[in-house]
Amino acid sequence: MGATAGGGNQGRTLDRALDVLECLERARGPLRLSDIAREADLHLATTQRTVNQLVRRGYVQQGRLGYSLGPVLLSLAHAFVVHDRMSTVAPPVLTELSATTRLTSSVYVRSGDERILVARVSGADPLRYQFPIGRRVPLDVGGGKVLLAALPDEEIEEYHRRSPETTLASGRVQTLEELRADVERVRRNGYHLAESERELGALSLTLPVHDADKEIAGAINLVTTTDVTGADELLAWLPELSRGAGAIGVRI
Amino acid sequence: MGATAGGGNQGRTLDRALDVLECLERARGPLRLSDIAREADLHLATTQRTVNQLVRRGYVQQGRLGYSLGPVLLSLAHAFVVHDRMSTVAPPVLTELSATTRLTSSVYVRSGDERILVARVSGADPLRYQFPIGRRVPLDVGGGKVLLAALPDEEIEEYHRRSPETTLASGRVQTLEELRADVERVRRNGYHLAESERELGALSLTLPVHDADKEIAGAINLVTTTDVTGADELLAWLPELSRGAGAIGVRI
DNA sequence: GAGAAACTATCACCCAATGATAGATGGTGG
DNA sequence: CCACCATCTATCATTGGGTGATAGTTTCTC
Repeated sequence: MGATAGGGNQGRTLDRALDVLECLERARGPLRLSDIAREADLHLATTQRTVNQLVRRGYVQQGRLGYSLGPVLLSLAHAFVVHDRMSTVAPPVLTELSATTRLTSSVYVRSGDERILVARVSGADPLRYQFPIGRRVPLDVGGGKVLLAALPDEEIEEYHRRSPETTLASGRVQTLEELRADVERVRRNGYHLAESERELGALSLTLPVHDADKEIAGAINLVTTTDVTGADELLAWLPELSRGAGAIGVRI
Repeated sequence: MGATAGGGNQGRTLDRALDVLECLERARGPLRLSDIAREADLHLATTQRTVNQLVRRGYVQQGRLGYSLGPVLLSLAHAFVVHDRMSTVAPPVLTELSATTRLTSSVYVRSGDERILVARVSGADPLRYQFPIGRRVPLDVGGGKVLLAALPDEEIEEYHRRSPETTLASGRVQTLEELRADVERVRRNGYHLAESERELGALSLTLPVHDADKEIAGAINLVTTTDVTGADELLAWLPELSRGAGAIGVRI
């Protein structure tokens, strides 16, 4: 399902290898060679060569029940976290933000048709067992709309054409009209207030983060639940959140 | 590489792409296209195609000053951490271990000629600013010798031939004889006590972690400093550490 | 111990990766 | 303001390596 689908096939080998990796990323557990071949739509022999090579390099590991991602990916992520501007700048800002608001604060960056959580500080309980950093989330639900709004209209339409069936937490499918309306609202107001979009009962306030050249670099948000905080109450934190976005922006 | 003799170069494309990634991993900052080409010993055109493809996929990102690793690697690492047995099993054990000993405890796994830190809980201050998970460390200094000791002698010699000039924290170069002696001691005692090997003034006690099939799966250790704890005092924690290794082993 | 599934190995074909070269872009300093 | 250098992009003929069909070997399952 990766980029290998189109007609202009260029860079097939690498694309296929990355498809294999991302297929293992999506998998809920270890995958057999044939599973990978089917899932990534590759010939078994090709899959074998690719997977073995990834195993040799530590990007994939082989266990009793099949193949899964390998520890080298931890090393690469470590290098990313240590050097990336956003990953180093955001945490202290979020720490302060969560201290004053007592809410969970996060920073996302866009990556293709998704956004990735690069920093988070939780409000109430300071430690979270399973750390969520690195999680992929859709662009067109919740705070992702802030990142979408920065794109030209035609790209948004293309995006919607690629994944038209995004269902909100309520179970309803979001129409293109609704998405367009939300995007317009974001562009007008400069923020997005989402209620039960990605998760039922979740309430989030999201702002874009702009770098020194006014280019969008990510999105920062506060999350809470409807039963604890009201929408107006969350909106009251808008100045604080805006200061946080600015603080990150200038340091990038 | 020794799989089929005579063929020599197999799977060139993917290997080169991974070389590019790991060259960016080692880099201290963003790299220019020509830097990558030189560093990875590739033709500029090849580098360009590869890097652009990695950028398209989010594995590499392009900034003002050059190329660096991309946020997709965070996602892959996230999937690894969530699913990998060692990564999920070790943390609670280390938490308990660090609570009773008041020392920093860690778990490493071998990956090629290095070991990778997959879990750590610090003793004194509960939160560490820059998280070290994913860090690559040599196999032949400190606790790495426990992982080396599990390899057949000939592989250890091969390893030493590949990287013969490992300098300890003291500044001295470790000879093959010293390494062999340490490995023998590990095999006899079942643990390794390292003083100022990787870092000056550091004192560490490391044990192997075996899975249900008695195969080595990693290494667990306690770290402290010579000015706070004596060697005998650290060795007193051997039973506790051994229980931790066992607890992890059975759950893998 | 029979059967199936998972993985490995082999090989001829031919397409896609390769690398030399030329062109576009942009930033810097005189 | 222009000349210069560096970075990145684009093009294209060549050929080497990736591809996929098939057969072989190992490992698990019943």
